[in-house]
Amino acid sequence: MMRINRRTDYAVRVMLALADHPYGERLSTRFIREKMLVPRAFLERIIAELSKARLILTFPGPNGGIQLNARPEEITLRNIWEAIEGPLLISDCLQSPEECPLHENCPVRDCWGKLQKAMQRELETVTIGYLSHELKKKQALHMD
Amino acid sequence: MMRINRRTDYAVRVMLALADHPYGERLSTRFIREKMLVPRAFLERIIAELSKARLILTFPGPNGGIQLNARPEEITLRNIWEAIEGPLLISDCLQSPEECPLHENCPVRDCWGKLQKAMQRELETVTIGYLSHELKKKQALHMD
DNA sequence: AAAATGCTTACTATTTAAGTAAGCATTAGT
DNA sequence: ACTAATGCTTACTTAAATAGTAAGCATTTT
Repeated sequence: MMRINRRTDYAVRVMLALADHPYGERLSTRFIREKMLVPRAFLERIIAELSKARLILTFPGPNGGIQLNARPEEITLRNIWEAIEGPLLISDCLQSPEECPLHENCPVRDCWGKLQKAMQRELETVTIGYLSHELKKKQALHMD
Repeated sequence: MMRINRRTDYAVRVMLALADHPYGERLSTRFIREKMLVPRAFLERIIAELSKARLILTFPGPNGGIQLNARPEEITLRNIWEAIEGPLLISDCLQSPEECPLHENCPVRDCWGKLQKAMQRELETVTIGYLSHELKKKQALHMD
């Protein structure tokens, strides 16, 4: 039914949790998984993938933890998405048209190509900094 | 990995096959499934769903078949999508925020909400008429 | 009555996603 | 050096969604 991958969802939660604290601050994954309700073993793998993609820095040992490797305004949803699932590809047809059984005149390629482009554009436009900022505005409203 | 549902993909193929012929013309599902490479039993169910959604008219018996129930320019990808899978919903969070374990301050809702809106906008904008027209332009180019 | 079509239901197989368990690797503090 | 706190890795299990198959029913034209 075309749902968001839960791992990607969790990855965004992690990045937003980091962005919610002063830049450069280090959080433990334990803190994050309790706050964001993510099962341990699952989260650890996500952390590892974010780290491989150089979106975060990780430090083992006591006082270890993770921190952002770039300012939140510089990290897009596309960066996170690709760190977890690789490039967005909503139909095989779009990657290798030559393998499409309907060949170069596949009537559907245009259709999904347009949708994918719209999605890509959105993922590139939205940054963690923006989302974090919006979230803080909302939280301020609910204070009263 | 967030792929397009194959049934929706097939449904678009059906609608495009119909739009490729003069408006009002009736095609047999047999013709369509041979042209578009869709397994029979699978296609028949898709046809039935398109019919329930009133996007096509169906006629049994010899000289039966299916035809569009509206001009191609009036049929959007959203119409087809919803006929097959129901409303676009890329995360449960967006439908029922109250059930979200992170409640009203779910940091991820904005994120996927924006993406979903971008997708919805695209699906509403693109019509079968447009796609069919684009396809014919391409086919004309390949003639030489 | 027969043949050509669309329609329905029940089932099976395959793939993907989600989650669990157990233990390893690195580092700070003592 | 030892211990404890952290991140990391691998292998496995379970559950759900997707894709496809089979068999036969229902409706209409000839």
